[in-house]
Amino acid sequence: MSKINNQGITEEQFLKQYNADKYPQPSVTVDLVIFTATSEEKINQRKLPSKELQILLIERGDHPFMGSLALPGGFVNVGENIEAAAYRELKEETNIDNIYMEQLYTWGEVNRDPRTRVISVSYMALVDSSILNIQAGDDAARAALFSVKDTVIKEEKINTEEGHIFSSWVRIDLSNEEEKYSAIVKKTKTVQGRTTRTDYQVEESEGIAFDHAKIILYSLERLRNKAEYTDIAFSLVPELFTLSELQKVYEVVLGKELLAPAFRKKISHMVIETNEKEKDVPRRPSTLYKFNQGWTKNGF
Amino acid sequence: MSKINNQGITEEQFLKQYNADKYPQPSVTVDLVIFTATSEEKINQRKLPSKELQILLIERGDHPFMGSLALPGGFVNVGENIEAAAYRELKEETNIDNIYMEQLYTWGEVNRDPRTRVISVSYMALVDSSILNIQAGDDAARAALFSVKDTVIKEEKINTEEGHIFSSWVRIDLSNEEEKYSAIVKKTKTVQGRTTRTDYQVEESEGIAFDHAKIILYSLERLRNKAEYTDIAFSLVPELFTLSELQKVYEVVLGKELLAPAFRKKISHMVIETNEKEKDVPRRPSTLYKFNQGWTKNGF
DNA sequence: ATAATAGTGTCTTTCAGACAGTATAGT
DNA sequence: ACTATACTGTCTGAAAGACACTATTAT
Repeated sequence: MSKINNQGITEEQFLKQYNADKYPQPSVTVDLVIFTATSEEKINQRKLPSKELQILLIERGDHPFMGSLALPGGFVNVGENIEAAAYRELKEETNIDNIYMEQLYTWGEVNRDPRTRVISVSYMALVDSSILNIQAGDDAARAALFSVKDTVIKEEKINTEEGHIFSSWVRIDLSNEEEKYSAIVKKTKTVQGRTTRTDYQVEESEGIAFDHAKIILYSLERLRNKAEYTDIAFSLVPELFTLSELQKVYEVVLGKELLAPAFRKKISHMVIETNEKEKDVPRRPSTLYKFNQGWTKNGF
Repeated sequence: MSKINNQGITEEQFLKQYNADKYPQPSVTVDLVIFTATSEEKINQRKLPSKELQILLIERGDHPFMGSLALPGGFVNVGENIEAAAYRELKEETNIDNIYMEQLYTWGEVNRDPRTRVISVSYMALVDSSILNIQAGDDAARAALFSVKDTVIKEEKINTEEGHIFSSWVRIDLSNEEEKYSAIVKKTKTVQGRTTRTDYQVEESEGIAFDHAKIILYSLERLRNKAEYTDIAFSLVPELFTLSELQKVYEVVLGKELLAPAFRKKISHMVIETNEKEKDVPRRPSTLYKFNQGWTKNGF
């Protein structure tokens, strides 16, 4: 290409004289929401343990938000692909490589970080609890799993001339054997004509750093949504699993109870029966299944 | 907060001494995929015109990719929210404020821009063609609508030990009365165990700048997907519309023909009949409908 | 009358939801 | 035998797809 622009400069010359530092640039980070589903303690030997949804959080050892919980993450290097940065952080925190991860959303409000202008690209990762092995972080940070729960505590609808504004306040609870934190996120859905806009705002936060409470809420919604129409929930279960176990995972993700026959019919295309069975259980042992990679209709 | 970190510094002191310029930072841009559905020329007076899906593109007036087509967009200022930057660009290009827009994906490969490290946050906007009014850009850029078509030209499946790799090559065609451009994007879906990863790669590009061909493909897939289970397609139609018109929009978005009775049943909850009818048409005039804002089940 | 689309009624098939009932392990 | 879960069969009702049929306008 030897085209010349209206200043009489060729492409090579243009690129040579280009100066990226003309303007100040925002910093870019990745933040990871790493989900697992673990079994609760068996209270009754006979009863099947139910599942809990948990996420990996880090107790911050430095300013800002020192002592608060934050999502694992860090700055993206100038010479590093964003996705590579996300995988790097995942590896650092959990020592896992090859798990389900998807980009969620990019948070770009000007004042989300008190240090400087920081844009955060968030990712959601799903790990089966048998693999998860939290790394002992450096002394500045302690990582731990926390159970997540989201509860709608208030809803409000205001009718406007051309539509309405629907607000709901969601409390995010993060708890451990030792600790308990929570935040309230206001979610506003503005319908005006045919346009809908959704906005998340952290209203109160006890011990949850930055705007991470809203990132957690967003990821919960995405996980729930995708669990309805994709095979995403299989990533939360070990390689061999029973259908009851899978059902319990679906129940905790979707936040509702399911009927076994309907559930079995629905997922029957996505699983393959193995010859193995559960062992040493005080009841009829259930068959172990594995994921059927080829279940999808598209892709011959 | 008067906590002191392990260097004996309080939060105020920490923030005061924080230097964001320690490391070089990437530049951040927003790129917009602005869709419209327009009627094709009426060849036959009697026949109903079919719809075409179009996107707004800019012919670049400067290096790099001078003369190529690019998505409208620009750099995000350090003091500007990302979303605000997207709305600003939309306004500059189309003079429209209040339309449907959603964040799509953030593209973070290191070498996507020859100038410097540029991370692009892409947005999808939907405009009804009766409103769209392209602004005369500055002399460095010409904006115009181009019809989009995506065609799968080749598919391939390779079985691996723990799964398979499914690749498809998609040709993106952008055309106008005057011009015609195209690119080939390779889409790779890697299934390994329970993990699926999808990757997009521009293989050939005739006159489409940067990696914008893959952003366009990604947005087409998202639009199609969302049209199936949301009311997103209503944004491509004027405030008052006939059901046939709406159906034609769905057909062009989904890329397949629909049966009228099934279609009417499906969208009946989302529309409200008005008293008005089409005028001056050489056939039975159809009733005009408007969008029913309150159709959604959630939100009381 | 004719061309062309607007719009309705109804049949079939598919699938989710509900529930009753049978099977099988350990204790 | 009993308990708790594993697993299956079948009914019902809602929704999607297919098709035939009627309605209404300008020319």
